Amino acid sequence: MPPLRSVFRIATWNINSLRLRLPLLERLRDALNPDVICLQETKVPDEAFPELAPAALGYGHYVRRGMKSYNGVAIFSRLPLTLHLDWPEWYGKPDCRHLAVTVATAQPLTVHNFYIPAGGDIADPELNPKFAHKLGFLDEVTAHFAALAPLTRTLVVGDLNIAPLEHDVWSHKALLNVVSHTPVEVEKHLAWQNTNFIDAPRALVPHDRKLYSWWSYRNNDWKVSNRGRRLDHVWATPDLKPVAVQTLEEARDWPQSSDHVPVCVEFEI
DNA sequence: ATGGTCGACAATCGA
Repeated sequence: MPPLRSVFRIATWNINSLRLRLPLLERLRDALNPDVICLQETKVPDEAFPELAPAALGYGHYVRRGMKSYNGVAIFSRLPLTLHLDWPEWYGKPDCRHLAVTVATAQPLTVHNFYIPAGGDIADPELNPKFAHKLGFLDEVTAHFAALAPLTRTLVVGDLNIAPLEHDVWSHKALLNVVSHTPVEVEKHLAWQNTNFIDAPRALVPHDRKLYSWWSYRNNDWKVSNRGRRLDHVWATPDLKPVAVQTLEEARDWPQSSDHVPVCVEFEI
């Protein structure tokens, strides 16, 4: 008898205001049919969270962690979730940038949903405290994951705000000193990834093919200029096999779209 | 080289 395999689909999306874009989650569900949806930049404090929305979409289980105006993460799931309470406040800030859960698949999975600090405009931690925050956050997370390595049956997803590979940006040369693609960020990003994770979309899409998940609002026509970056990621430990990836580019043209589009990966677990 | 547009929330701040 071959081993029993089941399929699990996970989507990550920086929704840039959950309350404003709640109707778009229905489109996401219909287009991608994920078992779990990880959201970033929900921008809703917990006391104002739309508590009925996840079940109305078909996701009977959820966790959320939000604050006023900024940041905020949430996980919607068709399967029961157990929230992990043993993770620190990264960089000493109660910033609502991380949730970790166990998903009650036949063999349980761990899912981490991260919203990494964007890092401001100046790629110098001495001059720019936001960049120092980003680098420090990455160092702390990496040390934590390294201490637990090698993890198994674990996914790390979210808006990591770094485009690590040459073809994760529209111009490697033009963006070398632009926050999100600088060598120091890429090095830290890969050091974290190398604590035992596979970059799942890139396991399925050749490295010389452009792959983006974000297009700035500041371009007249995102599709024509196509100055994208791959900031949104799905990592998996090697015991979870990615079999399909979908970047929902059409979502960038949805009414009142986010500047990020959903990324969905199907795994054999 | 610069400025361009969003969202939250009520003047800017963060992206």
